[in-house]
Amino acid sequence: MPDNPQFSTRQRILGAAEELFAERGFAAASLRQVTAAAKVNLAAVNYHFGSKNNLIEEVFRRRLDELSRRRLERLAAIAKSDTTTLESLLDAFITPALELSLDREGGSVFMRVLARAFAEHNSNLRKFLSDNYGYVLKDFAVAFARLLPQLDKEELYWRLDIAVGALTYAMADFGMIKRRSGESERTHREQMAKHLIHFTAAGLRA
Amino acid sequence: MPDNPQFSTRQRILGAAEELFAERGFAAASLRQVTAAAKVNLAAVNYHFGSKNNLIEEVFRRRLDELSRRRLERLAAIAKSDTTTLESLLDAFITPALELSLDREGGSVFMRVLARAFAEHNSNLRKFLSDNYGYVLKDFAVAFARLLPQLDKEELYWRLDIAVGALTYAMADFGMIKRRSGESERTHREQMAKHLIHFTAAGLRA
DNA sequence: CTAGACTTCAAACGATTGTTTGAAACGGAA
DNA sequence: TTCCGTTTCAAACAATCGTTTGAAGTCTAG
Repeated sequence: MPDNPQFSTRQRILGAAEELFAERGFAAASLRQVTAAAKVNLAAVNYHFGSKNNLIEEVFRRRLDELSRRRLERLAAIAKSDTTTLESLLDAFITPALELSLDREGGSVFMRVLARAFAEHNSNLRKFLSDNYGYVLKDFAVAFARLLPQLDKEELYWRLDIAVGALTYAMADFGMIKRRSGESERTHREQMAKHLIHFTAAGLRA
Repeated sequence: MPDNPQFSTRQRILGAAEELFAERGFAAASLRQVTAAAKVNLAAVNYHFGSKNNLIEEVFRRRLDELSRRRLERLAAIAKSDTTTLESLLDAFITPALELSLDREGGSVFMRVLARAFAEHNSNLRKFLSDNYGYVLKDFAVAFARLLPQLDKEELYWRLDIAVGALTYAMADFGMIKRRSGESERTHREQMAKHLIHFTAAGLRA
């Protein structure tokens, strides 16, 4: 896809950068590798994005704007109901990421890029993510708090922190479980999401 | 510590490399930065370790040899008993890592380096870790299987995979929870281990 | 004291990094 | 067609990368 001439230079660069960032990390993926994969001139990155750092942020923005919107959309749809369960809340958080990872146009690697952002201690990147998308986690935390009134604030935050870790790690496919040969990518990821919700709900409730 | 002249050149390089790998990643931490932090000549790395890749592997070997030994030691101590609980198994896995992270001599950053190894898709590094330390996870998996007979093999692997993810993420301190101002590093990490065991045990049992 | 192995050092190697430049090519409006 | 803003291009910038070299320094065994 990143080298498909029917897409614009901007889009091809974003696609190639996303794949190489997932594969090699932000520092190790060079602009020459990115532009070569995108079949685009080296200078195009600085022309369209200004710098490598801006390109990195734009790779996040392209996916996270819609991902956050869909998550909050689902959250709003269930939060008003008084029959909301922990599982439905976790589903509202996970399913949009699952759909993104099943997107044909390269969404499958973005979750790996996102997980790298946690591994990077890069404070600029963390601040960028927190400033622009931190409110999503905040809104979910409020909804979780309503469903877990027996937990005091500190206890709740510990558990949500651990839950986010499990989700991040699993959605990035860092684990050891490989997709079985007869199994499609879709059913593999759906299985993972199912186990993830079951496991995390139990951990939050315990 | 890494620049303390009472330690050997080898040890100072390993200490400085560990810190910089945790902070910036394997690719972004240059040998010039490492040797400068260790107050050692640039050529000392290639003299003592041969190459940057060998240095990376040696950073892991220095910590993982003893960490694996301690984990299996605790596993052996409880596995024979027939009153073994999920919590005690998780404790056997987590406590040695906790002790390492509280080590005065820089062990606290190693867990971050270890988590980076998961984020890196580097197949050489993953193979090195799997070949040399994979048996530890295998032994623990057998012990978990005995305690969770109601789970079939596939179900068990999914849950262990998710559990390892939660442990890796939390021990690397990737989460958003910051140590409270009045709290020591030790009690903060002990709190984290306690919550981690509680959460994960519930997820495995659910 | 000397011989010889071990360790450290400054300097340089070619390769690669992100970024900048100015000209060439492009494409719709007048 | 002529014009002009937008985009692409090859080439070069200084800086930094991992690695190698050969000499200088250090230390212990004989």
